[in-house]
Amino acid sequence: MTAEEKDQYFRVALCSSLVLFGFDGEELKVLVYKKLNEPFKEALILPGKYILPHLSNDQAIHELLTEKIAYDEHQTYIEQLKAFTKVFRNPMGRVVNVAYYALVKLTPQLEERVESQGGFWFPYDRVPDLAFDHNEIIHYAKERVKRRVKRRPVGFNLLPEEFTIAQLQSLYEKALDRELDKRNFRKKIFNSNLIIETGNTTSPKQHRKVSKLYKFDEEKYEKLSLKGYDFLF
Amino acid sequence: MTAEEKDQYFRVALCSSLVLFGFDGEELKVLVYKKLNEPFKEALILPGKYILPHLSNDQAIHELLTEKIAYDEHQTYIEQLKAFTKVFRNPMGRVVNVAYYALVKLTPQLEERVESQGGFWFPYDRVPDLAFDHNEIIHYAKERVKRRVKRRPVGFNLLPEEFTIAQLQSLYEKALDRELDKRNFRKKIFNSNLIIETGNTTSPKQHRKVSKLYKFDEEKYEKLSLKGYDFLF
DNA sequence: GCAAAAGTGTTCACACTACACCCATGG
DNA sequence: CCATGGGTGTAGTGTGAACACTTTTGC
Repeated sequence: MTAEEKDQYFRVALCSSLVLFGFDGEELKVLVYKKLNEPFKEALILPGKYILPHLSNDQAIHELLTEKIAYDEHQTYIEQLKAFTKVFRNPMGRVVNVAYYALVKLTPQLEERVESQGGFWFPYDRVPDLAFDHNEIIHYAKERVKRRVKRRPVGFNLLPEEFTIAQLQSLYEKALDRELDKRNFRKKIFNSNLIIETGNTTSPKQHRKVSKLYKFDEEKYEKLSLKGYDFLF
Repeated sequence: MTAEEKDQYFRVALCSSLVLFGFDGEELKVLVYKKLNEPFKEALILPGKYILPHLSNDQAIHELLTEKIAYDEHQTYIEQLKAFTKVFRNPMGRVVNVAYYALVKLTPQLEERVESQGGFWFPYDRVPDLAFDHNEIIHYAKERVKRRVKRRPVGFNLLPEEFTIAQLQSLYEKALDRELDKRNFRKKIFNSNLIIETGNTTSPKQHRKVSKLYKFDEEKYEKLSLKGYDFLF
């Protein structure tokens, strides 16, 4: 490639958007922001960043998560979705968006903090119109999460340390977008041997009846993972 | 974004590589070329193209397939794999590779034509060392194909119009990288109702015994597809 | 005492696995 | 006549789906 040709090719910009899914124990939500400047000022968009040529996309997503939610690397599941490459995605020029999604546990504190910084949490199944092709990106992310949730217990990234079976079931129902039978669900979960009783229970204030709290058996999961284990859902 | 900032960002180049899988009725193969110029002159690489900012990646892949194999759009399965974005992938500068894979039927004519143009077909499980991160891309493509083959009958894109059950089984065995039981395989395939007897048979010259030829029932598949059908393998 | 959520078993249908022999044909 | 590959059935096991009642406790 000649210097002249090089000049013609190296004129693309890179950005990464993040579809951040949070679960608060009841609802699965997606984070969006309002755009502060042109183009599409005031429109809702996914959190994202333009990326300088010498910086990595992974690093950009890491920075985004740090800025937006002060995240815990070890408790956050991050994965590249795919590249969105349409020529006219962005009015400024050719911008390729390498989109990611991440899964986090949503505490009331986190939820409020993000909102006080201008973020909005929308329910998974009722995301409004966004600028650029960001609705398409979310759609794609939802499909990916559905598939992941079926095969890997990524759901555990979305739940608090200790959780009830009802919360776990609720998460699966939201993610897979269908209702599940309570008894069948418990059978499947317990048969997997991936969760262990903590001995704790919810306080009776939350609901009429107390319920047992469980946690994820990470050690067992690591072992199974190595063998190419599928969680099967 | 100011004009000055814009200048800093719009300095990335785009390219697309293609992992082309071909099946000749017995072997599943991957297409690679020898690089004709620096950097990495003489090294083996995946077919690919640098992409001018006003051109689309899909178009680039389409052109690649046209140049390399004069392909039939309707018989070729193409899908984006993911973006490979490491900062130092390419010594010329920041080049983001949006990789694709495609599945084609391999006829002896096609195989030869491609080889006469400098292409090399390597068996799926014995691809040599390639330049850049292309081995990583192939690895990723193989994993993707395994998953796709289990869920969608993409295998039919790899077979001739009319094929024997033995060919179909051989394809699945190669793609999934494990042996399958003949009787169980037939049961599953026939139960799916997605293949129909053509009434034709192989000629007795090919093997000791003639075998029936089948084709894929595309109409039935279209209908099932709409309902979010899974091929289950 | 009643509303709300937790917890608990059984039955049936279907799909997956493992497994072995006969048939047609070309050489 | 034998080597090669095509073609066929059954029994056992496991998983998924459907389905209803009892218990606890706050109000």
